[in-house]
Amino acid sequence: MRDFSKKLRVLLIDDNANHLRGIKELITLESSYNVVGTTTSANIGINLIKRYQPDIVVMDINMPEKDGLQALKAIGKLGLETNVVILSGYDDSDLIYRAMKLGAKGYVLKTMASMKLIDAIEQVSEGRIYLPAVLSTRFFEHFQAVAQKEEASANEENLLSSLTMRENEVLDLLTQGINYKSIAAKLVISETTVKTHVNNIFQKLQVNDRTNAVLYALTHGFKTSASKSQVMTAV
Amino acid sequence: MRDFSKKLRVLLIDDNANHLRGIKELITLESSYNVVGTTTSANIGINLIKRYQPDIVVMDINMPEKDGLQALKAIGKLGLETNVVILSGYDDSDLIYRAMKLGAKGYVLKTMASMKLIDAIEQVSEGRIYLPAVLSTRFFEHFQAVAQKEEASANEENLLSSLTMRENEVLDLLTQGINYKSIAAKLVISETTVKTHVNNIFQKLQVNDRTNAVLYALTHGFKTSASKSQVMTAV
DNA sequence: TGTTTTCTAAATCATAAGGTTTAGATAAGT
DNA sequence: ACTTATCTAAACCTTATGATTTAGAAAACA
Repeated sequence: MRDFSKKLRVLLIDDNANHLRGIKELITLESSYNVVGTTTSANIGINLIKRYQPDIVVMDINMPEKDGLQALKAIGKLGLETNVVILSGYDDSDLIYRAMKLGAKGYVLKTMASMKLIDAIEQVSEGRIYLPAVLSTRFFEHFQAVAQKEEASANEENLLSSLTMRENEVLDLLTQGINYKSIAAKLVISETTVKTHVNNIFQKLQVNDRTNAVLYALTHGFKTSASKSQVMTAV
Repeated sequence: MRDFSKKLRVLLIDDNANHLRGIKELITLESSYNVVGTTTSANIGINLIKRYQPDIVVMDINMPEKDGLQALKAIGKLGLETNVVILSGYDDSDLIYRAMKLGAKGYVLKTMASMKLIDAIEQVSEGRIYLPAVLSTRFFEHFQAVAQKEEASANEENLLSSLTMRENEVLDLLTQGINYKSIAAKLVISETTVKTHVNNIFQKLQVNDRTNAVLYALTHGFKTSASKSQVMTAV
């Protein structure tokens, strides 16, 4: 939670020096904020973040030198508690999705009223997420589109369904990179039996070596015993 | 977009018959909705959806027979334009995340004012997403937590960084399940050279067969040439 | 009862894959 | 000039893997 007794330390990164000045003035008007630094360079910005460890970073996502997504990634790697509010001229759903995925806590369009930026900073500093309604709709559409693709490839008429229980167990072990001898030991059956199962698996999956069997399994939503039990406990 | 000249066809699924009656009355009060069916069984519900193809399904996510997530999945597989509004007593972030991932368009807590349900149906039927502010915050937290885990495992100090350019190319082909002979052909080098590279890869990745090399690559964020070019064009 | 499926297992064979060493040619860096 | 890294390649050997056939036992099914 935010400590209201202290001023929030804010760092600004925008390659456009004019915008930078404008934003700084806007934020400085609010007595509860303290702009600890401004820079037009993403790389310098990252160093400033390391040095000053601000509470909030307001950053343009569209910069030439290092794009905002890369900068976000770099900031994430610092492992600080700094929250980032993205400032952007774009409203592309993929960009929003990727920014949120990389840990951005707020997203403000440059076309929006400037007071909205203060709103966003306020929200984000209190640990909440700030996304204008338009953008959150876009975000969800994109999120669901991505999820749908994953589902589709997992549900695709797949050869995996033709495997027997035992073959599933064997394939599971194959996807862990285990060899015949160890599989036999784990399942307490002979090595030749394992070979028989594996060959049957190959035929059913229409491949002719382990690597391709494993690749098929992984790209067609094969549920390993580990992930199965995970689902069981989660539900 | 919604056609205002027609009544919206709504189907209700809730294992609690009392809730079901309550919701039906609430919705029927609105003259623009037409409740085409109600059922306490998820399985029957799915059949009703197939038969009546409603515009909106309002479904409880917490049902004994078939849980709401499974039902959502089944509805998704029907490939209809039906939009689902989830009704729930829970506010668990993982549940919201998974429901949204499976294509739910709205999420209403049972504790919320009943008029909110009408709001949600209205929003969703117009193609938007409905998530109360509390839940969208939870959703984003969960979303970012999941994304962070992915990032973490991809950024983990990994052995992949020690590979040379050529070794990367070879590993890329290995992850496509290609054998020595074909790799040699693709790279226009001899098979023995490929073997040399592969052996060097094994040592660097600390594995001793292709399957484990491929598994290591896939689970440690190895970028294939395909995904690399994708990133290039996307940025 | 007869049929099919699944799991088990062995035998045999061919070859792909893995391990190790040695070495020449370049290119890059000190 | 010297060293190091990288890419290339061959020879040699061992073993793991894959392909195919045959077959017994148990369970499921018609």
